[in-house]
Amino acid sequence: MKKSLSLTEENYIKAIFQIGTTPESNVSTNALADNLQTKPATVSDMIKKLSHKKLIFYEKYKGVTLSASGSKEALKIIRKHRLWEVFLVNHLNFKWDQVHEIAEQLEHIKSSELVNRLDDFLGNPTIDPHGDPIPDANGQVQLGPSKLLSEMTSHENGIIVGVKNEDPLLLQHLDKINVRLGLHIEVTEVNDFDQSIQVKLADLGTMFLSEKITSQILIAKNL
Amino acid sequence: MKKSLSLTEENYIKAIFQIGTTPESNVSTNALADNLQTKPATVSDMIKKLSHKKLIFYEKYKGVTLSASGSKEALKIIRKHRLWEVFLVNHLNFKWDQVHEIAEQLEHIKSSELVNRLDDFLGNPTIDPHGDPIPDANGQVQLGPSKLLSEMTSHENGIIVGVKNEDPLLLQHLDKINVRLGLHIEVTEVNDFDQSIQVKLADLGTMFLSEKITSQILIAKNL
DNA sequence: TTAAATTTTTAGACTAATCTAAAAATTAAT
DNA sequence: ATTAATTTTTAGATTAGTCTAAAAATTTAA
Repeated sequence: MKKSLSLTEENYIKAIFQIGTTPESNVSTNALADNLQTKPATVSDMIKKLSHKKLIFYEKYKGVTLSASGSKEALKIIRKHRLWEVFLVNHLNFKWDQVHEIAEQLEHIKSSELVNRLDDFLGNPTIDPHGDPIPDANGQVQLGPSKLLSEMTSHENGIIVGVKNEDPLLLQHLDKINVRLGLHIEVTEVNDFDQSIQVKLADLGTMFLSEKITSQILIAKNL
Repeated sequence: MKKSLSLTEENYIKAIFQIGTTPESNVSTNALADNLQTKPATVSDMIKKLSHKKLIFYEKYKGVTLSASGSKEALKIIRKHRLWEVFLVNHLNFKWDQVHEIAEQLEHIKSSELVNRLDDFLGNPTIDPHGDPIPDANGQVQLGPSKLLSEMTSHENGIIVGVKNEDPLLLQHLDKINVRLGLHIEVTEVNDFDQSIQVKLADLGTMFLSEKITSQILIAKNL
């Protein structure tokens, strides 16, 4: 039986998964160091180790990509993270901006039995409190394509399905201006000068959103 | 702000707490090595470290005892362990014999907010699925009702919490045979003929106690 | 297309936690 | 009360993960 990953290894695998959006994209040593709040030299060492374990593909100076088994591990961790977030919000009454840090710990608990029972307990949710999809027990993700609000043009519309990152300050701001997941949104105007956007939201009427915000909001046609 | 304990440190503190029933009892290096599945040399080093951090009291060759802050930490960990066990059994339908290993991991999750919300979610239980008491947020333990040692049967165990009356002769006798409050006690055999009982006491090994004595000693469920 | 800037890797060192083997201290026994 | 057995500690090494400083490789730009 193959030994399970260390906490550190899991965090690297997860970071590689999250930085590399598509299967093709490479992830640089510096990007990883940045993401994991560590130093490039450290990352360089760990890359060798993970590569040796066949969890990632690696070419000197060329960056890394997850192997099949690496992706599988990443999806397991992400599944756990997002299921625990659902638990924290839906059952322990945490706010959506309070759960990320706790889930960062809970995602490392080892027990597939636990994860699957938790999944059932929660009613097999398909998205987490931030609108991100939850991989199923086989690592399969189901969700239609989404795009950034900042990429939309006038008169385009859709449903707010997620935020790109979980920065608590962003989440709190969205709360304050009543921007919520699931809301229908329509772009009424795009200002070329600063890329700010005017939108019409379900009941809330029109409002302006800066590029800093629109570049973090994910829109899809449906759930 | 004082840095939080490492996983290893937490496990040592917990083991010390669980081996040493009363504030008076010492815990030997070997006992700890045994309990933690490690080597005495390792324990010896860690004892120095924890002692330096004022979490335990330590005298060379004399064993260790938890300090006030050490006990506080231990109770926090035990509280988490037992609350998670309640969650696993009551809400995820685990059997009571399946939850210990998972709780061993969950007990190290750092977030008092999480623990307290979990406590509320579970309905502020006072005992875990194995009947062990759950310390409250202040580390206070609600000790279950005590019963007479003479009412116990084989393999039952608990802690000596009191004597029924204060007959000086009884107390002196108990002193002489080293039976003290706080000691962990386990019934190994009950003799139907005269109701005398054979018990195993924390460090003192086994001894026989007559009905005259057992009918005076109060036992409660252990910590 | 060389020089400059950047990225990545190597080299060497550090800390925490662990081990084995051996020495030292304590306790038990003859 | 010495000797024997046990317990505990020291000494020295090992592994995982990390760091800084410097070297090497690559990319960018003049």
